[in-house]
Formats: sequence, C-alpha cells, structure tokens
Amino acid sequence: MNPVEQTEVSQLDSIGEKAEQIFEGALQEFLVHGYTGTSMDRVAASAGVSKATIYNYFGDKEGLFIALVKRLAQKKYQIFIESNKAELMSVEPAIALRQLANLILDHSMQDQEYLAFIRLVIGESGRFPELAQTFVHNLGKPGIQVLTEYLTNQRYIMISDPEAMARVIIGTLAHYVLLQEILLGKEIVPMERDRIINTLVDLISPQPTPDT
Amino acid sequence: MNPVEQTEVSQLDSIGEKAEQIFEGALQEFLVHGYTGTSMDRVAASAGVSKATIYNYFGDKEGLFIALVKRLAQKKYQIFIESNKAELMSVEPAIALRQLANLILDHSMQDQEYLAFIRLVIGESGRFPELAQTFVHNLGKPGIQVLTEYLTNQRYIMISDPEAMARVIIGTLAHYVLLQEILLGKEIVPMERDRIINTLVDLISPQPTPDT
DNA sequence: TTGATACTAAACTGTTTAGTTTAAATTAGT
DNA sequence: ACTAATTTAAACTAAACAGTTTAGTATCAA
Repeated sequence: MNPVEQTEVSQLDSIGEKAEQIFEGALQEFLVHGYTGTSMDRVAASAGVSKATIYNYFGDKEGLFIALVKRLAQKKYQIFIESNKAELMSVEPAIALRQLANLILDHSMQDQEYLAFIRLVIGESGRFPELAQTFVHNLGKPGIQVLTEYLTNQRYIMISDPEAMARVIIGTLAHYVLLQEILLGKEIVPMERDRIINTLVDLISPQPTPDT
Repeated sequence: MNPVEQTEVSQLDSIGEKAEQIFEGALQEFLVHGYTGTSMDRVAASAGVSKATIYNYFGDKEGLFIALVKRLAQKKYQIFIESNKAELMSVEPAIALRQLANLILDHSMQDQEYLAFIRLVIGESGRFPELAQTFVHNLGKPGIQVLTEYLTNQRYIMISDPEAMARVIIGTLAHYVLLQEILLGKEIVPMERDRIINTLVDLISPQPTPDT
C-alpha cells in the first residue's frame, strides 16, 4: 500500500512520506478553519498532493481528521510531559514548581499551533467525543499524574490530597492560558504571570510565620 | 423595521417576538453544529420562521451568529454573576467559598446549554476573536472581580494577592468543569468534586497548627 | 520490455450552501 | 373594510462541497 523504504525515519510511528505531507497540509487547514470549515480540495493543495492520494491514505475526511488529532495529541505529549518530567526532581517544591510553571507557560503561550489545537479539540468535543478523550488521555491525565506523584513523594511539606492539589496548580495555569491567550483576554483582564506563579508557590510553601 | 408593541417584555433589550423565535432556533442549531456546520435553512425550520425573515432581521449568517452569542453571554452573566453575588457576604471565607464553589459547579456541570456554549465560544475564538472577548468581558472578568473584591474585603484572613488568588480558585473550578464535562474526562480522570472544594477551602483557611 | 504500484491533474456527480427574488398570504392599524 | 407592512413558501442562483472516476505519468523490480 504505502512506500516501505525511507532514507530517514523522522519520528513516531514512521508513516510514509506522502502521509507526512498530507498531515502537514491537513494541519494548516484544520487548525485554522475547523473541521467543517476545511475543504479537502484545500487540504490537497496545501499538502501539495492530489486529492485522490488523500482518500487512498485516509479513507474520508473524518478519517484524516481523527488521524491528525491523535497524532498531534501524541506529539504534544512528547513536548509537554516527557520534556517536563525531568524538571520535577527531588528539589524543594517551591523551586521545582516555579520552574515547572514557567516551562508550561512558556511552552503553551508562545505556541500558536498548540493554542489552535486546543481550540479545535474543545470546539469539536461535542461532535468528536472520542477525540476529546484522546486529548485527556494523552495530555490531561499524564500531566496530573506526574505532578501528583511529585507532590506525593516530595519530602518537604505534607500535602493531604496531592492529586487535588495537582489539579489546583494545573487548573490555575490552564485557565490562565485559556483566558489570556485562547480567549484573547490579555487586554481585558490583564494579569502578570509572575503573580499567578508566586501565589501558587506560596500555596505549597511552609507558611512563613507572620511577625505578630 | 421590527414590531414595536409587545404584550410582555420577557427580558433584556426587549426585542421583537419574531427575533426571539429566531434566536431560539439559532440556539438549537449553532450550539449543536457550530458556526460553519449550521445551515440557515435548518435555523429557519427550527425557528418556525421563513428564511427571508431571518435575513430581514439579521442581515446575514454572521450577523445572526454574533447577535446570538452576545445575547447568550448576557443571559449567562445574569445566571452566573448576579445570582452568585449574594452568596459572597461577610461570612467566614471557608463557608462562603464552599457555597460559591458548589453553586458554580451546580450551575455549569448540569447545564448542557452552557457547556455547549463554552465549546462554541472557544472553538470559534480564532475566527471570531471579538466574540471571545465579549465572553471574557461578560463572564470571565466579572467573575474574577466579584471574588477578588470579596477576598480583599473579607476580614478573617490576610491574602497578599487577592486577584491572583481569585484566579487560582476560579481557574481550578473552570478547569475541573472543562476536563470532566466539556472534554468528557469523567471516566478517564475521575475526581470527586468535594476533594477539589476541600483543597480550595484549605487554601484560604487559617492553617490549623498540626499537633507535633 | 513488461507489468505492477503509486501518484497526479482534471473532470465529473450529486448534494448542500448562503443569499435573493417573487407572488401570495397574513397581520395590523385606521 | 381598507391599506400598508410583515411574513411566508418556494423557486432560484451561483458557488462550494465530499467523494469518485478517468486517463495518463513516473518508478522500479523481474
């Protein structure tokens, strides 16, 4: 079916070179225009590939869309989770958390592709529930898990419900990105990111006894 | 242009009766199928109104969509902000916050219309940035403001950055709704809501000195 | 050279779309 | 009852859509 020989296997799952091209074109179109707003003619043009080839590889529009979103979810998992795991070693939580928060915000607020991807997944979550769940499985769940494990094993402060606390931290950061960048609220509800991070760090720092 | 007399003025802005019908039909369609996925023929059918009438009232598809989303943002403001303001009186923050969190979660997790509305606004935020900003202005901003004011004026515990803390609280709740309901993560990453609320309440409660 | 595989460009089918037009019907105010 | 404004159903236009087909090109192994 698809070409077997390749000079270079670039990344995960090692798909054919044409499929890679198609993904690239589909990415451009779906991220900008959404599922219904994307036409297969434009995907073909953007991919530099004939329409028939797309239908050969992916069956139909839905098949291409599903394959693309799943692929993106994996790619973003690698960027987000795997690269951030290392950040959470047995350092003092105040320091580890500050590093982690900065890394998460750096990765997501700059990355227009990631922001568009979130828009797409949430926007289509009613019509493609299994894709939303893939997203949760690949990004939401591991994110919570990694932070929960760290909060559980770290030996500097006792946290009574580490998983709930992990959700407070991740939820705060996710909501910050959502409100400021995805919903374009930067000017309407401005907020320095350091104030958020400082507040979060305070939450898991031993209370400095106030001098009363 | 539009009919002036009405026997009953139901709510905000007092629009004609036909316009109300059109909104109702547009709501059903846009919330389920998104902007591009909605056809004006189906809106007309769902509203029980002729297509020409829709174009008389709203000019074109985009005009109808924008009017609908702005209207919904106002309606949800009334339900969310105005009804919850009363909850935040000068009670002890642990109690006020628990009440507030339960109210927010009750209102949003049950309300499929609201969940679909959020999907729609986020999904279209790249193509309709001004609608996303309307959403932030009507719901995001007042929500943060009300809670910030409470945290600032409440006299039980000193919070060094009340607005950032308000965002931690609201962000945590919003992310909980997003992950569990909107992205359908309930089964993948289950979490009892009370664990979240308890963790939040602990954040703004005077630390109970552990018996060491 | 032959034959199989992958691909392309382009035409094509049948459907759906936003938006307009028209003539008839309904509604209201006087 | 008469007039004028609204609304209606239905037909219509012109474009776009998903998906298929066709005829032809490029590659490569036997």
